[in-house]
Amino acid sequence: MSATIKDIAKIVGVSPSTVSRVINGTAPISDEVTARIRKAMKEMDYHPNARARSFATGVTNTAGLVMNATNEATFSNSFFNRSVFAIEKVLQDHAYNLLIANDNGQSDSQILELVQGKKVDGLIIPSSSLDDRLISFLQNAEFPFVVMGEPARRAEEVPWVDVDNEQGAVEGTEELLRSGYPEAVLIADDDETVFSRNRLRGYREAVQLRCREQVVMAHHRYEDLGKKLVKEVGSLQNKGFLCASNEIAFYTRRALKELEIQVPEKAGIVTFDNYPLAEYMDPPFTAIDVDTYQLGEKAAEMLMECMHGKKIVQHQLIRTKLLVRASSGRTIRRE
Amino acid sequence: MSATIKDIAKIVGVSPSTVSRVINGTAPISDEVTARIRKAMKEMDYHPNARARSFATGVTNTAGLVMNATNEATFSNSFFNRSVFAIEKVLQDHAYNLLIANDNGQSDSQILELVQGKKVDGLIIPSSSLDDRLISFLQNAEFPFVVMGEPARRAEEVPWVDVDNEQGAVEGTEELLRSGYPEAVLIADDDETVFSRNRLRGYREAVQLRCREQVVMAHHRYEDLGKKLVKEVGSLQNKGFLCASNEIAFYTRRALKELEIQVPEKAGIVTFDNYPLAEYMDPPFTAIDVDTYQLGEKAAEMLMECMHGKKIVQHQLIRTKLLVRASSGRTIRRE
DNA sequence: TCAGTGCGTGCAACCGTTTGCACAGTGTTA
DNA sequence: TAACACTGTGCAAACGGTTGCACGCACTGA
Repeated sequence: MSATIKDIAKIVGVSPSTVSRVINGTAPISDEVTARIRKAMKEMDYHPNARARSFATGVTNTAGLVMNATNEATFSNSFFNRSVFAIEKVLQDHAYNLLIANDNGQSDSQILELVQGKKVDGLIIPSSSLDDRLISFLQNAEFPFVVMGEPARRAEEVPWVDVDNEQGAVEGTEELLRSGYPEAVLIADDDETVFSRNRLRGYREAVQLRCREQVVMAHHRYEDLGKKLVKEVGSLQNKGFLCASNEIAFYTRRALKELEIQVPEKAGIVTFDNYPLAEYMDPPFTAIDVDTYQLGEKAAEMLMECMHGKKIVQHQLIRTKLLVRASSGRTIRRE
Repeated sequence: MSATIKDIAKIVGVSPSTVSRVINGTAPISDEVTARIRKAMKEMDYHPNARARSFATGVTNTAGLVMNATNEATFSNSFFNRSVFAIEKVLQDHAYNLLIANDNGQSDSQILELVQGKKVDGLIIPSSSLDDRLISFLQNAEFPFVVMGEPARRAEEVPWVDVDNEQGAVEGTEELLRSGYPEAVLIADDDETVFSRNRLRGYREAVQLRCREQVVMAHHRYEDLGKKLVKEVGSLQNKGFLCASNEIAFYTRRALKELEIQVPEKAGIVTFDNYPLAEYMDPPFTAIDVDTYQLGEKAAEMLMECMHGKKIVQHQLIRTKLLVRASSGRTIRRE
């Protein structure tokens, strides 16, 4: 068995409470006693028992991150990766641990269990795992939580961080227009999500008055995207394509190749997200990159505030960053 | 305050221990009493307090996964992603939670703290975070742990799971030779890791007697990889290149393009790992894919066994899967 | 009929730490 | 010099479960 606070107390000849106070600095203890306790702790290789401590204090110093298993995208892109890393970092800086929970889609049983069982002090929840019931439950329990991604409903009521998809779309579109393509076309999957809506909004905003608005919905069916494009927008020449995903960008690029329309000379491509190999495509894709590290960081920082009693419901947008590569033409024309 | 076991006991008119036994099924309780307790629990919205429980039982029902922050590769590829998902799934099936710890490189302080503070009952550790001190510590404390990736040292002593890099290299090389390229060349970063060594071994094994052995070390400097290749292997025509990473594969492909050597007609490429866009390269890369889901799954299952007292030190290799695409030629020549 | 066995339940200790309250001693201030 | 504040420490309760032991009762087999 490992040493307990009582063992230390006995050795040093003080009461357990004194040892506790030395450990936590919760009361002034004479230097002499402090030193003796410290020494004994070292000698006996004492380490506070986190289990007992959370039991006594009523907090676990652990925050939960729910990940959305059903959402395959969570894994395929690096979103989760770097966010997790950032969250862990922030929590660690505050002496908190990170617990991963899974929203299995069935019900929020695991999430609820964590909260009700008091295994975590706070929660970071992807907006896709959020429903009215969960919001109500958490609000009712006054349980600290932060949402990643702008929620579809009741967004004003809850704290969240999200990528500034609107700004990203604006910048992407402007990059295309600025590069000299007379028209910009948005190609997206019509999945009713808030971020899709925001991207659409950004595109519209940027395109306003400068060229007509053309939106093609891919509906996750990419194989015949080329045909669909031709059918809906006519000639693909002299168009700039704002693609909602790397995959869409790739299929768009392939369609252009088949039509022998050169990129970036005759058509441009800007894509959302920046997969590892996006810069190695031919030509390399100009990408609207999301700093997922920052996203996680902000979420965690916000949660820390919530857990420390601040009640302000705030919202934060992370700016995207346009990585200009060859596919949008500007770098070429510059020469 | 939420209801406690004592509240339930009082309401029903039994002792707290009876309630506890109903919850845990640790002793036979009459159907009638059980029913009344169940009802009361429901009515009072009782949920066992995990903090109190772990304090009493001495276990947390939580396992830790240490991630290696310093290792950027952990994030760029999907390794971490799917593994985490799998681990969480297995743990959840056993009513365990997953806690993420970070090996910040400085010292294993956080890891040690988790173990010494008894915040977790077991640990999954990437081999890159493993050193002799940590092994000794864990073994000494008889603390359950499983290593992800074959450890560089003392591999026989500890339980681990790893990708069968050797088998992957064999299959990749054979694919190239079978496809008709007279010679297979391995291009790798010389980073002294176990997995590099295993890949090299696999390559050698496959090449044996069939063609001469040619290994080019890129040393993480890819820009002049083309020149280096020409210098070290001479003509790049009629060669099959086994690339240790997607990035190497990309630069190899570029070098071939500049030399106007057609892929797959005049040279072939097989790459380790399968980044999201690997299949969209031109031509699509034949890849040695790793089932990281399975990797995590096995690790978690192994850990569960360890935590349940089994002491067998075992090692498991996950088979890689060759995804044949155009870059290795076979699909082309088939027509 | 009696010892033995199993079922159903309660008692009370225990897990390791924190913390409100009390109190003695030592300054400090008016 | 009395009243007060502050420092340094101990006592004991509390946090919410779990569990070994004991016990009463009903049944079984000899």
